[in-house]
Amino acid sequence: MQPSFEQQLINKKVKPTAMRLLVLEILNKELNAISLSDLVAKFEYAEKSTLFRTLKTFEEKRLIHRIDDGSGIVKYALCNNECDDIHEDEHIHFVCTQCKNTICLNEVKLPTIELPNNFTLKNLQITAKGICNKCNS
Amino acid sequence: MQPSFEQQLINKKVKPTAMRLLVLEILNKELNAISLSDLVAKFEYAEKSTLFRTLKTFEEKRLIHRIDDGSGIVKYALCNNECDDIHEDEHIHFVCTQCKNTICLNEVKLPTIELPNNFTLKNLQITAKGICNKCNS
DNA sequence: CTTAACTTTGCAACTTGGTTGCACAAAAAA
DNA sequence: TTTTTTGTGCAACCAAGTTGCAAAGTTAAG
Ligand SMILES: [Mn+2]
Ligand SMILES: [Mn+2]
Ligand SMILES: [Zn+2]
Ligand SMILES: [Zn+2]
Repeated sequence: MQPSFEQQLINKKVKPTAMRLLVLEILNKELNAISLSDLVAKFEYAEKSTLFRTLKTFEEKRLIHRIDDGSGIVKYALCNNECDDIHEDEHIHFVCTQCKNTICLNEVKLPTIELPNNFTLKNLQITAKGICNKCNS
Repeated sequence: MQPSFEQQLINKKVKPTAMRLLVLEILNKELNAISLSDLVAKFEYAEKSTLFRTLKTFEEKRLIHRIDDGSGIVKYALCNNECDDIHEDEHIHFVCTQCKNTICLNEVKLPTIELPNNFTLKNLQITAKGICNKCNS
């Protein structure tokens, strides 16, 4: 059984305010990665800056991770639970060119890349573009 | 022997104006990918919008390719010549976390990625972060 | 050569995403 | 309760990217 939203926040040492609970609820419902503006749009009346800071806090406290899918707009998605220690977000993101959704592909293994001499790799950021499973069916 | 800048433009069906020649010259000198603001900074007195449109034209006419290296700022680099037909920019980009340069790694092979069922891949965008050869030596 | 048509440039203005300062409200600590 | 810390609302700001429009420059037609 899933911990309550409140418990999720407390676990990550984030004070569970009303605002934060609402945002966490949205992020839990959401299948795809969402941007700040996406988030703002989900409220009838919302303060962009408050939501911005909420996302920032969530990221710092490792509830969510930040995704740059090449669209120029940063998106966020819930971390999978293993994220506690590493918080590396070592997985591929898929951008559907049709429905425009950005999806975390947690299952797909990251490839190994051979860099030229004297280049040291810290991390890989991979975005796959194409048609998603929903649009394909 | 390299074709002149003027010839490079004519080959790609771009009218060789003074402005465009200057920009192409800069891009040819430049080893790393540069942003619009980088480009603006290379002129003592320059119109952002003109340079913007120059880059746009160059991209459309396939003299340069656009790079999203995850910094949130789009950068541009000369296409290698094979680009004529495909213009896919199928290579990895490397971002040095120290000198902040973005480098096209034309040599490195793109890996093959296995996507989940019903996902169709159109293209992969890979950014490797770490320390570049210069900073490492 | 002269005029008309089209292209490029300069300049100002605007949009959007992201970010900050500040004052007030709310909560926690003393 | 008073003090201190934390969160929120609001306005303002910044940078990147983009556009409308008119002037300047080029090319094509008469
Ligand atoms: Mn992800
Ligand atoms: Mn490149
Ligand atoms: Zn889709
Ligand atoms: Zn470097």
